[in-house]
Amino acid sequence: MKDKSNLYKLNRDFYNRDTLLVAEELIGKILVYNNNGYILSGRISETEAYIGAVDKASHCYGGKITERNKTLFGPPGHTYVYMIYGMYYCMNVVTEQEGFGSGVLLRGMIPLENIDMMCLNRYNKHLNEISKIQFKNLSNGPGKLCKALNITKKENGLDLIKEEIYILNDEYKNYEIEKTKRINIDYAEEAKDFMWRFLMKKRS
DNA sequence: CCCATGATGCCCT
DNA sequence: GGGCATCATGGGT
Repeated sequence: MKDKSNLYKLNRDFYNRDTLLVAEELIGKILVYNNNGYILSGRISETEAYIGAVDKASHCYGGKITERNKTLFGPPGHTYVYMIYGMYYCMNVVTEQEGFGSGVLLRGMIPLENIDMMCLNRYNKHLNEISKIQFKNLSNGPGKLCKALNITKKENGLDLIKEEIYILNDEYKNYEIEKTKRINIDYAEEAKDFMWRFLMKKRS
């Protein structure tokens, strides 16, 4: 099966690059959350890029640093977690050089390790107690992904080069990438048409 | 499959 | 005070 030598953590240089490139290349990588020794992980299947300088949908648009968005303006390779609609959390990875104000929203992952704990986080039920639909919906959305991993605002600003949360490249390549417009940003005028959403399509 | 709706609290894009 | 980088549910097609 898999050769462990082809498994390595993404480093700071990976994140310190063009946000669109990072968003595209995060597809197929493995997001790992080390929850007090319990490793929860999944393969990233959907991302969106947000670039404050040119993007009316970005929390950094306009360049003003606030209490909420300050980690997006910080150094690359950190998490940016925020609350949305009063009840869900979304997680980004911070990209490009410090002060730039950009990131990649993690919009979905395919569960890999410790799926039972993800089910408990999401539904308060074990894997063998949930329906097929619940299994399909375990982590296929930005809010669902955070709920499955139990990621909340306490995980905002964590360094992805450390051990609590990080992203692995296992050189998985059995997919193609689809690019589309981003969703649920109708207010963002011309930016709503940017093709900044990336989806993993499994190869047949 | 699609669409509409209510939930719910924080931030000011 | 307006609006939001969402989700679950329930209806119709």
